[in-house]
Amino acid sequence: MHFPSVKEQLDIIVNNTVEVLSVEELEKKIQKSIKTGKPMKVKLGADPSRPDLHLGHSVVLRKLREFQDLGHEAILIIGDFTAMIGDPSGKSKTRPQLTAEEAKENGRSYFDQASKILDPEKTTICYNADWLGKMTFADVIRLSSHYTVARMLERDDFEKRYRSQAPISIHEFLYPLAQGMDSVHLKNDIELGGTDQKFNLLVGRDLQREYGIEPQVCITMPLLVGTDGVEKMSKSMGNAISFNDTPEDMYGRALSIPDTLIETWWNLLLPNHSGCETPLSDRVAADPRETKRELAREVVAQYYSAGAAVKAQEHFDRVIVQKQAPADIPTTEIDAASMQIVDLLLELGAAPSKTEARRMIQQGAVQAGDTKITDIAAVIELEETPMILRAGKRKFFKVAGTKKRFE
RNA sequence: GGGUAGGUAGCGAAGCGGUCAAACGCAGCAGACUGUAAAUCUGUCGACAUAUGUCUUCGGAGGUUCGAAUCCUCCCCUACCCA
Repeated sequence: MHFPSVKEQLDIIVNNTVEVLSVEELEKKIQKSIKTGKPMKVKLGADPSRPDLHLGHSVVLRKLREFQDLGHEAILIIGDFTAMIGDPSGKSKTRPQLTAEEAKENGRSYFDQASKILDPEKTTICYNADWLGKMTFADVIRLSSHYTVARMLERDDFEKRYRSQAPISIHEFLYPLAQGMDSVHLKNDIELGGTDQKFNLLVGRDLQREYGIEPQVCITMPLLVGTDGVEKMSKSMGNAISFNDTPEDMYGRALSIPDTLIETWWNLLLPNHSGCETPLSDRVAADPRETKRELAREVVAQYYSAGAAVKAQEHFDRVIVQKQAPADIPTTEIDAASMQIVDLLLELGAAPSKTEARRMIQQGAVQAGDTKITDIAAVIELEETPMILRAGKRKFFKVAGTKKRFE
């Protein structure tokens, strides 16, 4: 195995990180791997309970990919065991406990999604139930003896919750230890995580040392701020862009970020543009709109293709900016000569209930062809030629009577 | 084991015998505006029907009452405090 030089590797690895503990150790590990020809083992933990990856996850996955490209070994740990215990991250209510099968399946799905960024051929997946599940209670007790309550309470969210008299379950204390055991088991050289993982990563480092293993280098990546420009990106905050979002969705949501976020997003979400003529900050200052449009296109292109990105932009310009119907709407055929508008909206899935459908009509959101519908009792004639039905700004439908009725 | 505070619509949180389908905030939906699906403003926000109507909701089960989310009994659950 041939590796790039230490300097080259360091530059790439350190870029965009928040913290590397420590750079000196990292350098030594790189030197060693060059000398021995053995790749470094880089660990990234994955939460298997919610296999819906979004751009926030991509920041750290992208870093892992960089390691792969440098010739190192990427290990994805699916925390199926830890997931079976419950939720570590605090205040949210206890999640339904996963069965082993569900965890496996979620892990699979996580891997599939992560493969949009990682090189699947070069990624090792592990399930931590394989080793954590074998530990006896005595093992667990021995493990717990390595840590004290005071040290656990140093963790930011534990401390906050403790002070504000919010509950902390004992098993949550066990969580960082369990995650740390993964590092002991794998003997990995590096562990990656978001800044919120710092505590857990350090526990892994400490435990490795306790168990006589060369401690891992901890690398933390920034948490991506979501589309609202305030909170970190997360599904529950509704400020996320998922890998699985449609190109149109991705484009539109990316375009809605505040201008102040353009640069950060650009750096964290897109591959390094080498030899960029104008500095990004200048471009943002000069033309924020166009720069953001380009960012949005590039993001879509990452997960789909350049072609899809262009189409998404066209769709956006047409539907959102010019408020016109999109180019291609699938036609729904209905087997009736006419239908009450309320029933039709329900049938099409434009409204979740009749009350809601009426509300939309009363608020002037519904338009059939070129006519705005204002009467909640209106009856729509279903012709052979499809008619465009609009419910709100972005929901468009094409309806027609069933073909055979006109034969 | 003892004490205290609670369990209300998707979430948070008022209400504490009728005027409660239930204040308010967030999310959602719609409209206006905008370079933007952001921000802001306005409206809406259980379901069914639409003329002032009906039905199902306030942890669970009973009970008091013409009438309960609101009072009583028992039960379940949650949190914190003291041991």
